[in-house]
Amino acid sequence: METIGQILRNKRLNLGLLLRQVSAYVDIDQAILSKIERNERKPTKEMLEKLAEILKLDKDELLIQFISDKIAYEIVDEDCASKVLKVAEKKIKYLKSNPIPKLT
Amino acid sequence: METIGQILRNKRLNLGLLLRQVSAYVDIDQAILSKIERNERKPTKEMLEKLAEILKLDKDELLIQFISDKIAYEIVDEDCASKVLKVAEKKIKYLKSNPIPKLT
DNA sequence: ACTATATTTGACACTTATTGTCAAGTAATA
DNA sequence: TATTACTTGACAATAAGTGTCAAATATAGT
Repeated sequence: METIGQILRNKRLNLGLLLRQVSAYVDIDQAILSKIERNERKPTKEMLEKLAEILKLDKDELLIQFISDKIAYEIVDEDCASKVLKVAEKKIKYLKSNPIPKLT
Repeated sequence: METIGQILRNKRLNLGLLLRQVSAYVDIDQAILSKIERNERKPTKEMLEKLAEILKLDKDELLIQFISDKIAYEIVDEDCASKVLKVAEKKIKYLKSNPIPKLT
């Protein structure tokens, strides 16, 4: 089970690429990429797309890993975490088939 | 399928309580409570606990509704939403049984 | 319509988070 | 020691979230 950062770093190293090279392609400071790979910062969706391109990763799969990472860390400390996910799933199904009430 | 705001408003009305009364008990401006009930603002956990008390709602259940609401709205627009939840569940199980890598 | 009460709305100042940039730092290697 | 790769932390700029308040709007009773 890898974090998004681990996935990115492992793939980058396997391809023999440098932080400098990847960050240039993604058009961000290499300090930011370094932090992303160590899970100190979260990439934006735009960054993820570019990263998927240069690292030859599946874009959708990467996005899924990213969002699920975020959610996992968000609720891992709740002892009702798995119940939360079940309810969330129901709510999503409901929202997808109904007009969406606004939530800020 | 109710949002957290709908749950709170319905229960308040059923109990015949006014915004003013509930917000006083929770110790927040009634404007905030009004917005919470219409899903314009999110309550804090402290607010939720107080709300559960005065509205005679189950505290844990309310928390579950709250967090799942948040997650549902967070990913409802992703077309990979249900896959995300599945992966998130696996990650949580993993995180709960392992030392937790840091993520900001 | 008038009054009183309940709720909603928006502007505002304030705090807190998140962001990108940069320079100086460490680490490893030749 | 010189070079390259990476990390760290401080900084300013921006965005996001928060509580407060007063004015606007609704709702109901007389």
